[in-house]
Amino acid sequence: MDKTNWKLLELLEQNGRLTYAELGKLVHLTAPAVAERIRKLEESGVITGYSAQVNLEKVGIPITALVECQVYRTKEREFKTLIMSLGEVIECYNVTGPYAFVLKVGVKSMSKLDALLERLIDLSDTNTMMIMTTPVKRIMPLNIAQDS
Amino acid sequence: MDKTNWKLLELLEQNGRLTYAELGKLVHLTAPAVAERIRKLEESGVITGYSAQVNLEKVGIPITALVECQVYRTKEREFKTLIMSLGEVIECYNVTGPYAFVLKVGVKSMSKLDALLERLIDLSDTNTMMIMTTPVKRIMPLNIAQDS
DNA sequence: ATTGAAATTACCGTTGA
DNA sequence: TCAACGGTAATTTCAAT
Repeated sequence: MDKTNWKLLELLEQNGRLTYAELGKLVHLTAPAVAERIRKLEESGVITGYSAQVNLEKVGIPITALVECQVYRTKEREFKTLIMSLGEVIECYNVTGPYAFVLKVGVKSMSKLDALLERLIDLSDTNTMMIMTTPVKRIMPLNIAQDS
Repeated sequence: MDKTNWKLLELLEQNGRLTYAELGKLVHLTAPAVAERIRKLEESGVITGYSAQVNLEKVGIPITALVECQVYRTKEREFKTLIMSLGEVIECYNVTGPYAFVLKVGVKSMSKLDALLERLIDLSDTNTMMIMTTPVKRIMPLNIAQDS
């Protein structure tokens, strides 16, 4: 992980479809050299994939929320199975503290959110926070390289 | 947003570097036809960008946490400015409820997390949940198209 | 369909441990 | 000396018109 690789990661975070030639210009290498570095980053698991970023509002998902779930002791396995089967769940974090799980969900309407919470409430106590804005969204911290 | 566009979005969510030719085979269209559809999706703001996915552990960020911040009434603007300047903040959500902001942060060490919380505590009361696992991570809900 | 650009492969040279 | 890395060139595939 030299300075060039950090730069490549930053560039690919910002635009995952940059060509090797374009990346090469930005890091002062030729296209094959860049391709080889990226191949190694992928092979070693540093880069796990690439994905398009989608505006949820524009695909009919105007409502997103964070749902904290205090799962009943005996229902943990069942809960995990459930949330992995729910398409509305965009992200799920298993965390420390009384709320063992925090979900980020996306829905078409408040009634859909209600229906979703109804399904969760059999297995957990929930606390829902509606997301109003997302001032920051990155894929990794900034300034990792130089940060001691 | 016909069925083909949904399929394209799903495919690009899974692999944002698929070529138009490859996408074309998967949706039974020619490459130029796919290119035109994707150009429109980008132009209309449905697709907002592309990015690489990075394994944070492998780049020296073994610790991630969710931090709920109950920001002091008079410090909201200052708080927002601060979190947007902090590289450790990967995601920030402005939400309803007493905890006005929920952050996802990534750090190299517990002492770094401590230092980060020290900076936040001047402007807010915080509650920190360490992320242990991430059972689900997507960019949009599943089954949007057929979902009523 | 055609043209230019990009990806991919193979091969060679340089460097530094 | 040899292993790692980058450059060059040729071929194939892709993008764009």
